[in-house]
Parts: sequence; structure tokens; C-alpha cells
Amino acid sequence: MPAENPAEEERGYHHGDLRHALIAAAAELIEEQGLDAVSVRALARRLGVSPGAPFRHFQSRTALLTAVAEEAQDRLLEAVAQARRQALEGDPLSVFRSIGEGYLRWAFANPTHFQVISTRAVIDYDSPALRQRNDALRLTMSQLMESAASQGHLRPGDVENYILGARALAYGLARMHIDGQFASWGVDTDQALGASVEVLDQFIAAMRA
Amino acid sequence: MPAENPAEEERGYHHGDLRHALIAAAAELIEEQGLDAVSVRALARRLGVSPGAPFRHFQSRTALLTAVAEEAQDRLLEAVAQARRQALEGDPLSVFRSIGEGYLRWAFANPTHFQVISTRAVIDYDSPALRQRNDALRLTMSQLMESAASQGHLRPGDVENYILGARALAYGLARMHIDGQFASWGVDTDQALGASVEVLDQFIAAMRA
DNA sequence: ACCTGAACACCGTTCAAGT
DNA sequence: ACCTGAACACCGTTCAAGT
Repeated sequence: MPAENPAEEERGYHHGDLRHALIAAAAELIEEQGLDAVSVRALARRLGVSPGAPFRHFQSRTALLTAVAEEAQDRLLEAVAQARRQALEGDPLSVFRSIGEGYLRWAFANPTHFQVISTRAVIDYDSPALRQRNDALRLTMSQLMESAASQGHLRPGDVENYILGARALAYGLARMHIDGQFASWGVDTDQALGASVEVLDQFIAAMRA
Repeated sequence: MPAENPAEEERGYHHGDLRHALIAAAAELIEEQGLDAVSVRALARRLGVSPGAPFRHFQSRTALLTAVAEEAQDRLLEAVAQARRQALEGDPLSVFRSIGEGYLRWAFANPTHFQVISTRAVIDYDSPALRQRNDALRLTMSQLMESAASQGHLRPGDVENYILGARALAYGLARMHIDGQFASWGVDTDQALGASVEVLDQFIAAMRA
């Protein structure tokens, strides 16, 4: 974070923090017009630099989108962490439920960013940063499940399967939303989040001992 | 299916069934090199026609890929139907489990085609053909769940939530695979199908009364 | 009826040359 | 150190003109 922070408005900035400006502009464009609209050239145009300039800061379009994904994943994990803090009172399984709901709320509120995080082929999955953050979430889920199991709150069955299943359930619901599949499921777009949370609730209830 | 069926090999076919040839070539290219490699121009080159020729048969690249998706969805539904036939003996919930396994097996065996079916932005989701086939699968799931419920095999809870949840679970597992997320889950690619079927098993067991 | 081939407005990426 | 601007090899799509 250097001291320079030139006004992006009006004309006339040709230097400055192009790297971060690119990430921010990409995040904006994704929100406004979807992933496909994010071309390196369009970003360069938006920031008033030449088509080749972004490549001083990112190896490729994929590398740029990976940086966007890392930022988005940070916000997702923040949302999950906040959901966890607000749910301190309950037993492990209801905390688990709360972080699932936080995950779903964020994904439904930020569909295109969720898409960037989750879609391979658009980002570089070998990114250590992405992997670390993903591991952090998995660890949180594991700990909650393990303590639910050791406190006898969990139905018989392999704990790893419950963790992976819960993750796949939330991931599936979020992707069904961004892939536009709730419509063909008889669920209106504005009811999709509510329906998803209900589903999550019921499946976690089914996991209880 | 017209009588003409010119040899695609060697040189020299400029007419023929270009429409179906395009769909077949697209399916091949998807399998060989992934979705991104499927450009209209590359297909035209492969079939020895000019860049504009495909547009006599499809409005757009999206329309072409939608046709590919319809074919792929047919094969997926066939796989599911076959799984159902082979599982006639059991109670409704174990039939349900079998079609889930059939779904997963197909998705894991045909990842790029599953991607084409499921990814909006690449195909036209308003396609009536796609919607009809999707409805057919949903109806099958509904019937099995309803009869499981009426025979008292199902745990208390809203039946619709179980159906949507089961679908989201299978969809999520399949998409986690094509999105390359099992690696960061500590599951090798060649174990992903087995792990997914186990998860499905355990969740269906949890739904039992 | 179907196809060609040129054209238009885009891409991602590279690289000499400028400051 | 960072950026420009031209260049290369691609796209999807349109459309007159050919057969």
C-alpha cells in the first residue's frame, strides 16, 4: 500500500497502482456485466492504459482473475467467520448450521464472485493462497463435526462423509443458483436462498443422533 | 436421418448433413480438448467448410452448444434410467440411491459433457428440450420420495426439501469434481467417485425413518 | 438451399521502442 | 521500472456473391 493514490476520475493518470486498480476494475466489471465481459483489453480501456500494460502485472488473464478470486474468497471466509461468531451459544451442529447459512447467504448475494471462486478454467487452482483459505474452512468444519461426534450429537456414520456431504450440499445449492437451475426446479429466484437454507436445516437435522 | 452419409475422411465433401456433423465434431472436441477449445471456426476447419457456414444451421455458438447439451443430457438420463431398471428389487429409497449413483457415475465418466449440461452462460437455458428432460428427472425423484414417505421409510420432514437436497448433493459432488475441488479436499481424482458414492449412501441412510 | 470468402469488431499476448 | 503502440494469431458473426 504505497502513499500514491491518484484520483481515478477525469483524465490523466498513466502511472500509479495499476495492479490493484486492475483487480478492483475486474471485480466491478464482473458485478456489472458478468465474467465474460471481463477482458484484459476492456480493463485496460477502463483504466486508460494500453492493451499490453496489464501484462506487466499479471502473466495472463487467468492470473488476474485468480487474484480477484483470492480477494473474493477472503470476503466469503469473512462472512463465514462472522456467522460463526454470531452463533457461539449453540452446540457444535448448530454452529455448523450457522456457518453453512453464512456461506449460502454470501454465495447468493455475490453470485458472480462465487462463480469466479468456484470455476476452474477461469482461475488457477494451484494458487497456494486459494488452497490455504480453502483448507482453513475445511478445518473449521472438521473441528465442529468432530466435537459434535464426541459429544454424541451425531448419528452413526463416517465423520468425513458428513463433512464432505455438507460441503457438497452447500456448494451444490450455491452452484444451482448461479447456474440458473432453481427456475427449472419450480423455485423462484427470490425464494432460492430461503429454500436452500431450509434444505440445509433439514439435512443437518437428519444428521443428528 | 437422411440417406446421405458421406465419408468424413479424406478430402472433398462440401455438402451433406452439416448440422449433425457440427454437433458430433463439437462433442469430440469437448472430450479431447475441453470446452474452451470449441470455437465455431475450429469446427468449420475440422469439417472443411468456411467460417460462416455453421451459421446457416445455428444462430450462434451458444445455440450449437445447446444442441450438444441436449444430446448429452439424453445420455445422462439414459444412464439414470438404466440404473433404475437394474435396481427394481429394493424399496423406494434404495432405488433413489441407485439413480443417484447412476447420475454420479455418468457425471464422473463424462466430466466435460456434464459441464456443458450444467453451465449456464455456455448454453441456452430456456431450451424447452433441456427443461423437459430436467423435469422428467425431477418427476422420477419426486415419485420415489413420495412413495418412500407413504410407506413410512422416510424420516419426518418436508419431502420437497429431501428431493431438492438430494439433487443438490449429487449436483454439488459432480461439480466439485469438474471444478477440480476434490484435490483441495484431500481426495485423489481416482477416488473421487468412490468417495462421492459413499457420501450419497450415508446421507440417504440418514434420511431413513 | 447451402456455401464461400471477405469484412468488421473484437480477443490474449508479445515485444521493440519510448519515458 | 513501467508504459506505449504496433503486431500476430486468433475469435464470433454478417453478408454479398457464387453454385
